[in-house]
Amino acid sequence: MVNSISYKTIGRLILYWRILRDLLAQNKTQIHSHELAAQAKLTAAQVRRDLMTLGYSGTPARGYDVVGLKEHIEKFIFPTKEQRAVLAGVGNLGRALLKFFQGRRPNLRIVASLETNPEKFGGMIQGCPCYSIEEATRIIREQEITVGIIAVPDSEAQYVADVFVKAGIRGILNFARTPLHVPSGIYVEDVDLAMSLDRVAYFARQAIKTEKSEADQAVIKERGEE
Amino acid sequence: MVNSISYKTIGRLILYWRILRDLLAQNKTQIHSHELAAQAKLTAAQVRRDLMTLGYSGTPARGYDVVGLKEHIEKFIFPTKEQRAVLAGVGNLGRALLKFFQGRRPNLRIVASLETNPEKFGGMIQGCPCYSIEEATRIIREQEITVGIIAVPDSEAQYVADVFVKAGIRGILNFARTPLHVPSGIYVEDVDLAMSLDRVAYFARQAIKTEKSEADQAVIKERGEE
DNA sequence: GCCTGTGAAGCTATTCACAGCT
DNA sequence: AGCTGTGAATAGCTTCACAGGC
Repeated sequence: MVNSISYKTIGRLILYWRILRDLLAQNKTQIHSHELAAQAKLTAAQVRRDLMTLGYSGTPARGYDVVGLKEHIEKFIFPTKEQRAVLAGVGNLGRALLKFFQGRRPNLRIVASLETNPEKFGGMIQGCPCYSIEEATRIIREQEITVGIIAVPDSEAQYVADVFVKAGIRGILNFARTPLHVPSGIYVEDVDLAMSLDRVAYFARQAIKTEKSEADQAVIKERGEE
Repeated sequence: MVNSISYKTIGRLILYWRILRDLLAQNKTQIHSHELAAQAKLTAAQVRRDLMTLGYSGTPARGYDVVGLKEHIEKFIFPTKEQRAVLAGVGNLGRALLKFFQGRRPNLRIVASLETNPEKFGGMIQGCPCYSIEEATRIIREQEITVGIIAVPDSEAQYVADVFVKAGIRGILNFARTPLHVPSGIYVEDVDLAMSLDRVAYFARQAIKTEKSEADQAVIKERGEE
């Protein structure tokens, strides 16, 4: 079908999917691009362009079919067979992630967590078994895990990434503030919380300045997305 | 000085700053664009362009002065006087954030947290006092808080945002998966953890497909950034 | 009349490539 | 020789604007 969809488009498709899921719960069956756009806080043109990229068509009279579009998006962006993830680091952040994700996607599940703290080995956290990092390679291979989440202290992040890559992981969600070194072909998405806060603080100050300097209708909004 | 720096550039400047801070700890006093680029995983041209945007100059012979550049960046991106933040929602994620941020920036501090759970009121979490959400407006006004962090359940996010905006907050870091409705002029940065994981899963599958289809030298890497 | 699908235009961001410096 | 600073070129993304359909 479509060969490659960009990072940004994927993000928006996930957003559309959520909106469609909620619309479906309200028994809405048809939707126009401008309605979807309003809910997603985007422009109608953007929505139509994304759906075009996806290869899904609506009709001028009735817009898009909610069920059909939702399924079409699912086929594209969600795994068709079970895809497994592993979490390294079960501190506050790691636990928050487990709580957040578990059971949310039918075909995407965090099946194991890893720790260096022996007190945590063997336990279950949010329904997810906790192992020693030493066992990482075996677990990843045995369970054919393709996604790794790094929520360990910065100093250990590169080590964990190396283990992950060697064991066969193809995508990494990295919460450490270390630019990871991985071979090309491995996808890395960094979520840098400290940077986000610094940035919000920066733009909050700009907003104040702009306001003071004049009634400039500064449309300060949101990330570029990023 | 410079009028407006983009979202992406701000992110990179924060990254440069961290690298410079670490270099300084190693007593390095000069650095070339390609060295900074290597550490930040960017191109040398990108680094030079960013520093040009910033208005900082190096010399062809010796590159950039580590101390001077670090201070120059600080003047731009960090608050000159204390800037305060408030956190709504002290679940696992909220606690992770507090642990993460507290004491990391001299002029940026989370001075209060808010909860709806009465058991948590009055307590201190990571050195940060916890209040009822009812007191939000008073606290934000009294302490002149300009940054708000939303780490509450999705269903409460818009309510919290409204309270924040009315009380005078200018920038919001939003962890809820709800596109927030705020007046223009208020900066919102969304951190959507579920979306990040879905996206990593997607690109991990692509990486596998690409590899299987042929030895295409796919350079799958990192976010655009959002 | 209001919608979708889409070529073309417009923007923004990144990279190239080279003049000028030391 | 190897670097910086930067105009120009390129790539990537979003919006415009309108033909065609109901």
